[in-house]
Amino acid sequence: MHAALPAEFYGRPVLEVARDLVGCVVRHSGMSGLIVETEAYHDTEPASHAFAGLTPRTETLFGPPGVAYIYRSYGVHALLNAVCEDERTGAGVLIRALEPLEGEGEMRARRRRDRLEDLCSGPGKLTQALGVDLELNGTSLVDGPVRIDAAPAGTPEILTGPRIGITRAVDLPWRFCAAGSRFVSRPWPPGLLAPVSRTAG
DNA sequence: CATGGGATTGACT
DNA sequence: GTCAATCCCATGC
Repeated sequence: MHAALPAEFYGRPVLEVARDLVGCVVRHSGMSGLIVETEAYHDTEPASHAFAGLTPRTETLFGPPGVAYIYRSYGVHALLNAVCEDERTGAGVLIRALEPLEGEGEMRARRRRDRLEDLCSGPGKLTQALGVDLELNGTSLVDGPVRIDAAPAGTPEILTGPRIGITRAVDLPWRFCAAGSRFVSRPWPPGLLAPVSRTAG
C-alpha cells in the first residue's frame, strides 16, 4: 500500500486533516513511520506561526496545501508540518510522533538511541530519525522527497486534548493521538484526552 | 541594526 | 524536577 495522499486531502479544515493524518505513513529516503500524534495550527489562533500574518517565515504556510512546512525550533530542531486549507489561509498540521515501520536500523544510527520508542516519539526526534531537514521546506508531500501515504489499516481510535509546548491558546484541544500507542511524545493522565468521533468532525 | 523568544530535546540534579 | 544548547526571524529602535 503506497498510495500518496492527494493534495485535496490537505485542502480541508485543518482539524479534519490533523485527525485523519493519524494512522497514515510518512516516508523519506527508504524509511517510514506510522503517524501516531499530530497537532493543528491555524492563523486565527495565537499559537500558530501564521498568526503573525504573511512573512518570509510563514510564506510556505500561506501557500498551497499538500506541501511540507519545516522550520527550526528552539534553534536546534527541525519540525515537520503539512500545509492545509487553501492558499491565503495559514494552516498546518504538526507531525509530532511516529511508530517506526521501515528503516529502523538507519533511524537508530541517526538517533543513537536504543529503545524503539525513543526513535520518533517527538517532533524533533522524528525529523532527525528520518533525515528531514530545513532544506525540504516547501517541497511536496504528494510527490516527495517526503511523502505521506494513506492509512494502511484505516484510521485508528483517536484521542484529543490540549497541544504541547505552547504558551498561547493553551485550551484548544487540537492535539490528536492514536489511542493506546506507546510511540506518542508524551503519555497523558487518564481523562485528559477525550475520544474523537471520526464522522463528527 | 539589536534584541529576545520559541510548535524541543537531552543531560544533569 | 531543572536547565543549556542554538538559530531563525518578528519586532522595535
